[in-house]
Amino acid sequence: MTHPGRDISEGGLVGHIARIPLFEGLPDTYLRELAMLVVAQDLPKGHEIFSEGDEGTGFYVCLTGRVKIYKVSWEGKEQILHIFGPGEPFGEVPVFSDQPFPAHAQTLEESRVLFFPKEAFVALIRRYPDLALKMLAMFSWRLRRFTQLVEDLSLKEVPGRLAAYLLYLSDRQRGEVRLTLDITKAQLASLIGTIPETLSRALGRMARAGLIALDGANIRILDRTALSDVAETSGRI
Amino acid sequence: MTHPGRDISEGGLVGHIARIPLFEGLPDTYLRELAMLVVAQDLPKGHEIFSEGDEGTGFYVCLTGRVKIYKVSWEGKEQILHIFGPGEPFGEVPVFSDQPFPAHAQTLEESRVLFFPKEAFVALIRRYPDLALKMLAMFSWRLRRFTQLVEDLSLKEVPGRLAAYLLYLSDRQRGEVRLTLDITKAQLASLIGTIPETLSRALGRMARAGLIALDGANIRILDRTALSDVAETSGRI
DNA sequence: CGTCGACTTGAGTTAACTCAAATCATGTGG
DNA sequence: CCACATGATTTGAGTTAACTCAAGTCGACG
Repeated sequence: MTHPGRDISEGGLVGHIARIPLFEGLPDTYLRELAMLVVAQDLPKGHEIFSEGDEGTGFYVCLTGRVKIYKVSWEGKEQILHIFGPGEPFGEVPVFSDQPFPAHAQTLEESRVLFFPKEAFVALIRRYPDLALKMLAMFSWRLRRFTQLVEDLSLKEVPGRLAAYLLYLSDRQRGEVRLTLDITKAQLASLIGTIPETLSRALGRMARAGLIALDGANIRILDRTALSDVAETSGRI
Repeated sequence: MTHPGRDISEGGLVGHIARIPLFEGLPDTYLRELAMLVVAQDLPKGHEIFSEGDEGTGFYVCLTGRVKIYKVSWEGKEQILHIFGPGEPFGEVPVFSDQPFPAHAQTLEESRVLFFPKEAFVALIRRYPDLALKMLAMFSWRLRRFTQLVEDLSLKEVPGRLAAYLLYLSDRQRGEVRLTLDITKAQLASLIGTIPETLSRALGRMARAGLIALDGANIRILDRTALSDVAETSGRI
């Protein structure tokens, strides 16, 4: 866990912190208190923020850019657990469990992150239980997400996971059928638990079957119903 | 989410609650308060406590017996996420997220569980932040466990997951090399994300390779080093 | 002793992997 | 503006771990 980025000035920090969903509604006093103990860092693309096994002395919030949380196998294969963007916290697990980070975190692009030291944050939670409830809601969301990931990996085949991801993307973009991948296909492969070759073939089969139209990073959903079927039944394309 | 079991009397309930790790150290006042709003249930083996998609009006704590949390695929294949025993809470995710249960819960044997209604529990947390911190620690532990499960499913092969499970069992029994499975092999298969046939063959190969000795539900670890290798490198047996 | 569930074993199939190579996209220096 | 380097993606061919289906075998219990 190195800190190579230049620390940024404190000006406007309170404003940034106030806009983080986790801290929404937090009284000004607490926000200013947080601003005093926070460390901001500007990090280049590909920077390893922490590694699995590192001691967790605090957690992070992404302000700009994107960060992936991932595991690596002995042979070097990678499984992405999450991709976090602006406003999302990460690396909170060690804050509450006195154990090292369970996975790696690395920037996907040039990013600005805030670091919150563990002890100060726990102390704040004790004085402001609503913050604890927000954190619990956050954790609940993560557990739900992992439940989904385990189901996908264990009970669905690659086309099913892919269809589920495309529908998720579409939902996130208010039901839009024209999707633009905001990650590379290699990253998408790692996110749904496969490799680029297999992903490429699965996309190809879906396109040939008329479920989607492909154009580089742009994907158009042509048959949402059929796509839902694939997602839920793991059915052959 | 039905309540077929006879509710048990309140006598000794406070004592039972006090012995639940989640509530350790909680002042007597709060314990008695909890005892007033809790519902105890005796459930037969194989009883479905809640199903995926059910509204979560509260969470549970296992007092006796065992409970599995699991997902089912469209074709009926099952993936066990957790097996909880005495003192362990489950079904807490909806308490903090206003969404339905993300998975199913079913008793593996005759069990007694306590049910804690959501609102009252959240109210208690607000008044007693240490409880929030305990719940956060619980959630951290769960997230860590899921991280491990995802890694196993995505990055390891069946022999690797099996070896990891055997070593985990051994650790849990203070490093003992003589293990006794406390679940059926079908359940173990579901827990490590495979099917009984594949598990059986994997165990057979490990035994033939001299890593373990098999005798029904009793397994003796003969070569811990080799077993660790298999667990970490997913290496061929 | 028969039956049931748990477990094992055998044979065949397949989704997804590995390895290798071709293609495409983009950006850089000349 | 071109030629090439680099990384991303696709395609092809072969291999394999793990699955399905089917048929035992084993062990406990009424």
